[in-house]
Amino acid sequence: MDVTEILKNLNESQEQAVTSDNQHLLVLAGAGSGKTRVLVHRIAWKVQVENISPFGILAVTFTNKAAGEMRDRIETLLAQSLRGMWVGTFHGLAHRLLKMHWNDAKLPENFQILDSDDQLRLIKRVTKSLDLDDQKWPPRQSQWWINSQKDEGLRPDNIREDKDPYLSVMVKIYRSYEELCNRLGVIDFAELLLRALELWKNCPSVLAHYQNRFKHILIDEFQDTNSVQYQWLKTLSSSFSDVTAVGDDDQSIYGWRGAKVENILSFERDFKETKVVKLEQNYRSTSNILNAANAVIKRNADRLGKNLWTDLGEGEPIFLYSAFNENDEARYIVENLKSWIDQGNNRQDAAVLYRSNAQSRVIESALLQFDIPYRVYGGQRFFERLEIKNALAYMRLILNCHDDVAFERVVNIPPRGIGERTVDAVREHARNISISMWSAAKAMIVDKNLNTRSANALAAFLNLINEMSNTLEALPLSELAENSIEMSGLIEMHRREKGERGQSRVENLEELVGACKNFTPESIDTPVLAQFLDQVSLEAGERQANEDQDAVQLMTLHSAKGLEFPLVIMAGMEENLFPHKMSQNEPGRLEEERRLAYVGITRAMQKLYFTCAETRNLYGTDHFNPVSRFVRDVPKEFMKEVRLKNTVIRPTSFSTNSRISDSGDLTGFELGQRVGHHVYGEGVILNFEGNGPRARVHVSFEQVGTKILILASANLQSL
DNA sequence: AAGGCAAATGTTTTT
DNA sequence: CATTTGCCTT
Repeated sequence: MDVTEILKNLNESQEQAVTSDNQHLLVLAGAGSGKTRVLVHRIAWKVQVENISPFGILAVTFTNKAAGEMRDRIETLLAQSLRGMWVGTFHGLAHRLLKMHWNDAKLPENFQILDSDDQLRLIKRVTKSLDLDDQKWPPRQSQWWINSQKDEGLRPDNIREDKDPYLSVMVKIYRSYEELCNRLGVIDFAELLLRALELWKNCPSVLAHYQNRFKHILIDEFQDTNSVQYQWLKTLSSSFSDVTAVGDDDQSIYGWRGAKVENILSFERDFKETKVVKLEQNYRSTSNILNAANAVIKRNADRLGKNLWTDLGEGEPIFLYSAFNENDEARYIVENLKSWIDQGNNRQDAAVLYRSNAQSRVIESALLQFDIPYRVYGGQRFFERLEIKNALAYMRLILNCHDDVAFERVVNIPPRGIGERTVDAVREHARNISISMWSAAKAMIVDKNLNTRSANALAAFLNLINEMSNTLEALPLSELAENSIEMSGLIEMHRREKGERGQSRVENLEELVGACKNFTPESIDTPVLAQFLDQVSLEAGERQANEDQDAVQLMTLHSAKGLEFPLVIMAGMEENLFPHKMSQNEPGRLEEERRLAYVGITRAMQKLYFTCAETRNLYGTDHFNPVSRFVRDVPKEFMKEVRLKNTVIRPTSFSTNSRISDSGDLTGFELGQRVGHHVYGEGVILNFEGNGPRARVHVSFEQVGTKILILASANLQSL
């Protein structure tokens, strides 16, 4: 056997991890230390050197994308196909299990997956049916609470209400929601995991089968596992299986959604004979960037402790620009992106990272103005869009007209005269005699217990679905989709919608047809339509399809995890924004914000910018936030503060309807002029605002930064 | 039942 | 500021 290829270009600790023959292995991999590489090579090592069949290997990742990449990389390395090896996300694997053992899991054979949107819809209904005021019991909050319980593995019966009125209402909602899901034959994402765990706990024979099969288990991003996932792992692994867990406690940023960093600590305790390997050499960033990252993360108390180092050299300092407002910040960002591109670099090698999605808007308009192509990641995903979900609901009804969730969604879309009252009546009837809404509607029309208008409208809908089923079911997937959006009237509805919005919805529907064309079914014994709908609910898909165009990347710090870019700009480095003000009061959450900063900084390979705005208009009001503590934690020696040059007039806004007034003419001062102030010292005039006695002036002072002063009372001296 | 206007309401996100 | 929700009218 040829091991040289597998061990080539691995450093000492990487090689240790790849070849370790301890039963269990915990790899603590710092940012950019080659963690995926180790995982890929370890699997290759097991297959090629230890002669383990891919059939006995289970690899778990956090995103579908990561799963695909891992399989590709191993197959390339080994130059062989790995059919039989299970690679996927926890949710994907759980789904696969439940599909195979639906009967043991007490599920209907064709159970559907609810996305969080559908889930919220059902919880709203539950809240209403329990006669609870949805102002006092916001469905969003109930949804969050229920999911947290499920992430902890808790059913309503496991929760001790202890006369706590809040808890007892929550448990009541949880219980009714569970009943509703069971009745509809649907399960949400958290349920997927919990059911899969319970399947194993309740069916020893099923568990034994998988314990026997998967004797080699590997898990990526271990710091992001929640309680149920950890229990799942513990249940699956038996005394004769080996487990490899890879993670970085400093990059745990999903605590707010149930992830437990402590799982890393528990691992050594629960899995005996664990070898721990630390990967501390970083191959990604210059030492200035890495030192900055280390300085920031050092201030966290609960760390396993790692010391990342690099031999890539010092590189450039980190640039800090304190902008006057968010428009000036955007302008500075775009100028620097432009010069990066003008120097011959790829646009896609530059990324702008921010704490919250709302920040992208200003940066986007600046990029548009300067004609720089960009791509925004995150936000709403393709298969979660309203128009797409409607189209999918029609396709679901073609496959199975008893799908109540789909039925309710589109029964009156486009509007066809079936209002809330009619739907209520149908739902009530369906519930009373335990049949689907489809059957209930049919029965009610025949029995004539509806007014003529509603009955006719409802009959028209039933006929439409029948006709669609008859004419479309046998067609290839893409034609089925194309005809569905046509026959249902969805595309016509959006064509008539005025404005850009309608147009983009039409385009999205057309893109759905394209997505259907590209879909490759996995098995031959399930209908292609069913496979497509299942896949779509498990991976919502990317926002835009034009992946190939070279574009600057915009995303939140969260979605940047796992990625790297030669140039990174971290925007909005201000207190209250980052760390977010919601996290300021709890030490635990503040530590998570700090880890988020660490993740952001360690994305950068060569060049890193911090930008902040002294005035930020958010939701229509001005905020004056001090610079983020994470910036202040970086020692000055690694940073270079960019100051305004007094010879250059900085426009404070890039937009055409700029409010730079000409009041300067009347005041004896002009933009860019050097002035002196008795308290703040010397500075440069950036902008005038307003007229008359209320006229204000924005001055960037060398010592204290930008201040907004009332011109009449500031008593500025021209210099 | 549907469309229009005022009021409310804004972290992070994968599955 | 911008978008979504809810109430009100036709």
